[in-house]
Amino acid sequence: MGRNDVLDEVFEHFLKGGSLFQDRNVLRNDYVPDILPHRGEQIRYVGEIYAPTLGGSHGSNILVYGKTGTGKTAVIKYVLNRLTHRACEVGAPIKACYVNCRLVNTEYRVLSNLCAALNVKVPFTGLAVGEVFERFRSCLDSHKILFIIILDEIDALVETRGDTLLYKLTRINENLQHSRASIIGISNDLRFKELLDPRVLSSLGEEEIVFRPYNATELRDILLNRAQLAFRDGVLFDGALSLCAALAAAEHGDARRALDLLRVAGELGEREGSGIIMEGHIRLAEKRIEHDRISEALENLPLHSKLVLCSVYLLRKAGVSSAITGDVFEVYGELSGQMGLAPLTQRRVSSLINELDVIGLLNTRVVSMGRYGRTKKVRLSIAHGLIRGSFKGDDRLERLINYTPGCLSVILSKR
DNA sequence: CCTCCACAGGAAGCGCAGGAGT
DNA sequence: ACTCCTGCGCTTCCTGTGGAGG
Repeated sequence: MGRNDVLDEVFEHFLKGGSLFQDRNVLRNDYVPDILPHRGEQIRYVGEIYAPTLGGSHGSNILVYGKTGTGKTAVIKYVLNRLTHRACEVGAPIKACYVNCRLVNTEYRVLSNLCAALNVKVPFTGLAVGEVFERFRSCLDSHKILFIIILDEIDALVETRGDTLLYKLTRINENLQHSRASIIGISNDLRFKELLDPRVLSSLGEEEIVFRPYNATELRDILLNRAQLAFRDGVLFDGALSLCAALAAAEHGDARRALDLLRVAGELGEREGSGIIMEGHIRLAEKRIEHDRISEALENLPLHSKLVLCSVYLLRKAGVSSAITGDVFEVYGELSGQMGLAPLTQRRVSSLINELDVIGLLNTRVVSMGRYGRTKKVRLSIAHGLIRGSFKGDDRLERLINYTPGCLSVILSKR
C-alpha cells in the first residue's frame, strides 16, 4: 500500500459506490433494450412479416428507411433476436446475420462476413468475388435453413460499390435447393431507392418501413427507460432527461445522440465527484462530444489530408475567409515541398477536400463566379485551436502551421 | 445571346500489397 | 516461384457547367 495512492483512491472511490451508474452499458449505442418505446407499430409490422417463417415459409425482403438514431437497427435486431429465439424453441431452422455495410464496405468483405456466420472460413483477400459468392451459396444450401441477412447502412455500400451484390443476393434463391435467403436492408438515406436498379428494388422492397424521427417527448420516454437502468436512484436532476431530449430533438430526433449526452454527462458528473447530474454537466457533455468527435477525426487523418486542412487554415490566417480549390492547391503544393513530399494532383486534392467536407472539418460549396470560372469555396468549419492542438507532437506539422507560404502574397493580390 | 473561365466530378486504369491456387 | 485475384490510393484524361462580361 502507499505506492499507488492516487489510483487506489480512484479505485476505492469507484468501489465504494462513488459511481452514479448502475449499469453504463445500457447507454451504449449497441445495446438492444427490452422495451422500445414508440416503435410498437414497427415491431408489430416486422413481426408480422417474419412470423410465417416459424411455420416454414420464407420471409419477404424488407427495406427499412430512417435517419440515424430513429431505432431502425434496434427494432430489427430486437425482432430478429426474438424470432431466432422462438425458432430455436419450435425447431424452425432460422439463422440471422447482421452486417454493417459502413464498416464492412466492400462486396468481398460483406460476403466473407456472411460466410463467417455460416462457419465457413474465407481469406480476407485473394479470392475472386464470384468464387466467394459461390462458396457462400453452396454452404448456405447445405445448411438447409432460412438465412436472414441484415444489411445495415446499405446505402453506404451501394453508393460506393453499386448494387451488383444486392442483385446477386436477391436472386440467390433461384439457385438454392434446400435453403432460402431473405434480406433486410437498412438505409439512412431516404433517396437510396434512386440508386437501385429497378429489378433489385422490386425484389428488395417487397415490404418497406419508414422510421420517422422521434420528437422531444418520445425521446424523453426512451431516456427515461434507459436512465432507470443506467443510473442509481435520484442522481438525475429533474429536468435532465427533458434537456437531453430537447437537445437531441433539435438536431433531428436522434436517440443515439440523446443517449450519448446522458452517458457523457454521467461520466462528467462522476469524475467531478458530484453525486448528482446537473444541467451544467449536460451542457458540458454536448461540447465534449463535439470536441471529441473532431479531435478524433483530425488525429486519424492521412498526412496529405492534414496538409490540405493546414492550407485552408493558413489561407484563413492570411485573411482569405473562403478560399477556392485553386488557392488551396497552391498552398498545399508549397507545404508538400516543405515536407519533402511529392504533391498529389489537383484532382486528388479536390477529392480530399470533399472527404474533409463529409467528415465535417471543412465547409464547401460549389459556386460559379461567372467569367472567373466555376469552383468550390472552402472554409474551415472547426475552431482553429483544434487544428493547432491536433498537430502538436509532430514537429514537422507544428512548423508548417506557423509557416508563411510564398504564394500567399500572389493569392492575396488577386483579390 | 454567346463565350469562356476554372474548375467539378465521372471513367478508366495503374501499381502496389496481400493472398490463393498450382 | 509463378500467376491470378481483389481493394486501395492515386493519376490521367475527360466532359460538363453557372453565370459575368462582352
